[in-house]
Amino acid sequence: MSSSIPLRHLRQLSTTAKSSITISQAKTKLRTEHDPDKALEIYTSVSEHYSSPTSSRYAQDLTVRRLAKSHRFADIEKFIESHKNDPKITQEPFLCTLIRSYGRSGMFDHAMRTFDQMDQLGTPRSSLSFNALLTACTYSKQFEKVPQLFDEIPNKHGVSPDKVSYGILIKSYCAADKPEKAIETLRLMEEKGIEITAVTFTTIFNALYKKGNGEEAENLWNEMVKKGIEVDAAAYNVKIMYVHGGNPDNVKALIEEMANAGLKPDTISYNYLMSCYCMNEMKEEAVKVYEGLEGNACNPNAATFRTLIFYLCKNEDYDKAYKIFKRSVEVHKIPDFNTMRHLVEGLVKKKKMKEAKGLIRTIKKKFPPNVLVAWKKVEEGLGLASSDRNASSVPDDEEAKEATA
DNA sequence: TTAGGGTTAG
Repeated sequence: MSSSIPLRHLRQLSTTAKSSITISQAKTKLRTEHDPDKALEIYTSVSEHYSSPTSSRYAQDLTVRRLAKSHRFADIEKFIESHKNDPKITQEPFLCTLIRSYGRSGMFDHAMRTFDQMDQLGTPRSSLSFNALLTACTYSKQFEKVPQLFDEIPNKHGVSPDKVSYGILIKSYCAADKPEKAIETLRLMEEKGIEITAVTFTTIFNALYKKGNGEEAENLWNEMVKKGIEVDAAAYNVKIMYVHGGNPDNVKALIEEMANAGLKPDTISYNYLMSCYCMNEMKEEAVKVYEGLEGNACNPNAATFRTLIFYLCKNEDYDKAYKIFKRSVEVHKIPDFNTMRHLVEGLVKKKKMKEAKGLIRTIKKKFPPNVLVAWKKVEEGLGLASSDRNASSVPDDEEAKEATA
């Protein structure tokens, strides 16, 4: 019977068994894997089963970020360059991800070189790769170079800037704290008849609000509405962001305005409302927002849990905080180190030892090893340190800060 | 499906 299975099939099976993780499993693993070597391993175990471009790009991006965090630039280069041997390199979107990855690592020179290599690689150029190059430039925080590229590249390579190219240019001006140049660019787009979307406007609102120029931001908002541009949740969230430090009624009013305009407030909108209640010592209302998320077709994100648990701890409502913490574990969104420290210290203070120990057990499973060194100190301070010896190095506060899951 | 908002600092 078994002889009916051809050998090559068996071989295939064994190969699959060795690298049998799906792209979505890889994504989940990569999110919590901070060791760059292991991240690389996860990535390669799946890259053969290239499925959706979006997923692959995301996995590649995470891998590069892990390497970049460890300053392993030679490895990043090796990793990205190896993709140039892939037959898909002649597809512009594939090459664009490489350009952006270099940008993310702060390796703009390599991004530029990859863009220049396109003729040699046989990849056609359009505004897509031009935009990838501009993005790499902003990722590398070389904002002043974006206008320069904007002047040089289109003529040199026969690509024409589109609404996205202009969007990146505007973003660069905003990032360089020059909103007036951003508005100038907006006017240029009008002259040239390039579509201006809510995205473009939102970039500028944000910059204006940040500069304390709320009035001009409001004027621009009205201009956008008058133009009949479809406003979306992200645009509203910028507005909400700049009022959420004050009276919760203002946030509520904006959320209502969104709903009336046929827009669905999202998790970010509700997070602002919840934070605003927290800051105004309105605990019940804050919890109500959290509990109402699902009914509003929203899922709590890491920030939701972090903010709410922190404020509940501040109010010494450790029972509620612990309950919500358990939910955050279920959905793999455990808050950061400091929030967890407040919670465990509070639980011990209230003699909730069972809960404190439960929390510690979970943390040990979920936090990356480098953070566990600092966590050990917390346990010791509480007299809860377990017997295993682990004081191998000095706790690093910077590492602890990055313990967000 | 490449540009925008949130990952506050408590």
